[in-house]
Amino acid sequence: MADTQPNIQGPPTIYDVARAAGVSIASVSRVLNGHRNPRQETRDRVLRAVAELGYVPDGAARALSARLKEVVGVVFRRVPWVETGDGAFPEEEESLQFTDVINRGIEVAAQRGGYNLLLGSVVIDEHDAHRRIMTMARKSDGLVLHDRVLEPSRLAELSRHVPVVTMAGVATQTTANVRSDSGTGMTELARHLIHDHGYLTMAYVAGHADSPDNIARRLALAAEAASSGVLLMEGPQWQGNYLASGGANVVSRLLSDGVRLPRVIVCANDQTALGVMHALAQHGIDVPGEIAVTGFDDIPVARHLRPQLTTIRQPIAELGATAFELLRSMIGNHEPAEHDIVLPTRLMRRASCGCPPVTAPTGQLSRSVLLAKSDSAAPAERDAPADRRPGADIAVPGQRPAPADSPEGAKS
Amino acid sequence: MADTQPNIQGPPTIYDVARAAGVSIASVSRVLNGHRNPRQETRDRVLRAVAELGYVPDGAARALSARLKEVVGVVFRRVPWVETGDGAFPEEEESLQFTDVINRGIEVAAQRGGYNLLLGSVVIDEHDAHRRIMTMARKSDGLVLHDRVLEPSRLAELSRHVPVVTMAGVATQTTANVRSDSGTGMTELARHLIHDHGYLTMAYVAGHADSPDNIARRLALAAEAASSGVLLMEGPQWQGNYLASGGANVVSRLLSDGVRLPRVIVCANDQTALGVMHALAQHGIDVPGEIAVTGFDDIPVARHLRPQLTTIRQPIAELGATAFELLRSMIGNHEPAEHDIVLPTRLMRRASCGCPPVTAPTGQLSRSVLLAKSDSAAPAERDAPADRRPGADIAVPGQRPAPADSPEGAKS
DNA sequence: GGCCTTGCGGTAAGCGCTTACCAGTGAGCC
DNA sequence: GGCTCACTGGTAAGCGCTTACCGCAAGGCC
Repeated sequence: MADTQPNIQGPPTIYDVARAAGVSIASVSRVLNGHRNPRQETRDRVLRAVAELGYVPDGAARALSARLKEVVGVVFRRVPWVETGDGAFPEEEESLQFTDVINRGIEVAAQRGGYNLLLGSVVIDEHDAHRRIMTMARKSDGLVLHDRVLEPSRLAELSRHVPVVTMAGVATQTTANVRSDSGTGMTELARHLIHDHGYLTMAYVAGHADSPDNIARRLALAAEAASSGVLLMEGPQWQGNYLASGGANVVSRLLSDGVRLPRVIVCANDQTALGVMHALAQHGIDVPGEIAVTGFDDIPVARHLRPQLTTIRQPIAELGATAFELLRSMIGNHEPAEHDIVLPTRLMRRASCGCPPVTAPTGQLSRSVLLAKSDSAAPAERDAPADRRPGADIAVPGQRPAPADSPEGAKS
Repeated sequence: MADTQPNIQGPPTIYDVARAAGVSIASVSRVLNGHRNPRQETRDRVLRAVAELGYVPDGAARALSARLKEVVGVVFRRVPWVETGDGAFPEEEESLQFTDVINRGIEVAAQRGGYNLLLGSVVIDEHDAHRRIMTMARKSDGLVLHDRVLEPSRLAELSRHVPVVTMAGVATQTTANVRSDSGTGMTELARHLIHDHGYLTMAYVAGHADSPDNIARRLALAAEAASSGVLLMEGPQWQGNYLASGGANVVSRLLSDGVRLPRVIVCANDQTALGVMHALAQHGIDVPGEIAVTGFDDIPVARHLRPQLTTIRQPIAELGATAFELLRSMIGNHEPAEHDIVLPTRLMRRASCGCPPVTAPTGQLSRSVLLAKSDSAAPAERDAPADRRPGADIAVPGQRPAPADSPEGAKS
């Protein structure tokens, strides 16, 4: 209003607003934060000045004073960027999807609570990861840590100062944890493969050996296999790393070593399955006709693969959202609402295990809809004779639908 | 040391360190920030105390005092979460990958510069998106805005107060922009399709109509088509939305309307292509045998699709990293180093356009490696006769390799 | 009508840092 | 030996908020 003199450059401060409204900064603060119920007129003047100046309080000052930043830190692990010769950022590519969906889950929940996300990544063997994580901790009110970003001793130390929630880890005295029910999910999948499909040989492409999820999945699968007399191939040659490249390497290596592959390859997660299917396709091996493949997680692309990936759905985004809520409950440094939250999983039967693929509702269409046919004149693109090249999309369609004697597998 | 008395609970402050080291807080600060070259002994005492207490300065206090938060805000757009009956978070799923890879690019670059990322999303038609964005702005030193998160007038206002870099947008007086060279990329792709493959009919599944990238891509494609006398199908029925579901919908609708499809479907981005391929597969139409499909972006999964997706690679992560550097150059509120940075693109010929698929280096393998064969006893899983079901992985292998007369298309 | 309550606004004290400014100390110089 | 200067450490003033505390005014009560 009258003598509005915003400081030169930079966003207006609470002093600018107070001056413009002709009140004290305390009143401005009270109106804005809804404290002490200011008189209507005061409120109006402040609000008008705020609108005029486009005032938004500075986060740092607010945080310092209120001892609350309204920011939660999220730390995940990434593979290092290899700088190739041509200066580009090449094959990072992996471990996307799962982590990112979780993060989005956190973000949405955080947003609802008026929080923002402070995102940071840590590289595999970064020596001072803990320093950077600590810095993030001091920029936020609490931390959500993805799997294996910090060694246990550091974690313990960190969590003495800051609320910490881990994802897919183990709860400790001072940290809470959110995970999904890997064991039950894997049991359900195993029963489906063994009882519904009747597969007799399988293998498990493992994730990181020390990941609790990996362990739970491996054990559940092994238990079912053992109790049904099914052969489960194991050993270091089946060790993956949760990444597509890991899955692909396992298969390629095995094939070039001349190892006989099992009828089903059960993967520790979808990324791995993606790599496995990729490698199998490159060697001309049909999925699921010759080898069935399954994943775990149900990341968004799983249903877009060909064949669509049979997998265990984790409520990924919900995991993230839950982690946020849990963290929030700890933020006053109160005790966490709960120490170990386990979310349910669900078997998603799709085509890669040998179940019949889903058909479009419109059903079989007349081929005449294809304008393509009128292209026959084009010289370079007529069908060549169907030579069976490895790496091509070779289909052996017609897996018989699985008997439905055990509709959703079984509950453990 | 001697009388270390950290305040009860909560991380130690600079006062705790000063007391423990027997120096003033100024000295602590100077040692930690490398100012004024303190005496060796002072340095030692401070460093020892810091190590002992595990002191890390509070971000808010630091930011307030130094007028630098060392945080950059990143705002992207997401589709709203639909809360389904069973309380889960269902099909968000889309627009992942591209955005997330960019964000990781930003994050890595930011990390190098000692910054962290403040992440926030905005929902399609959120009425007060600008308020939330403003809040983020006040928690950071500058903002990177993804495509279409803020209407132009709001953007202009925002950027008067805060450094802003847009991604794949348009540079303005007060904002800088980073994008990739969509036009050249699309031209290269179009020439490949037209000259190398000889396709005569095509269609463009568009992205958001007002996206500069979409416009550039459409125009480049149209120009090439026109100059070669190739039919380019256009119109509202080909309007997608950069999402897989959009691409799938376009195809499904067209098919159920009985529209004849062109020989090639060029998609505005990979997500769209993914949806298009999905829908085509569901209708039993072979890609690329009957219809070729191409994308744009080269998101990580593109090479894992079957067939592998021919697309234009954008240096996605680098886009993000560049955006960060640009933003950083603006942070003192200086002028941006540049106003509109354009990064090069590159045609990735893979199988979905009709080029021969890449073969595994190991080549053809003996089928005997398949333990699977020993499973023949299993009752429920023998090959059924190859009935041609829609939705199955139907392969019409053996597209003849494209003539190599124009190795990488052409440069524009 | 005086006194106590109640309501509301202003003043000022931090929050935990950085840094300008000042004071003390020792070295170098004439 | 006294002076200047360079160097180092301490003191204190903010940075932009929130909020405890105080003072004033008006209303209610006996």
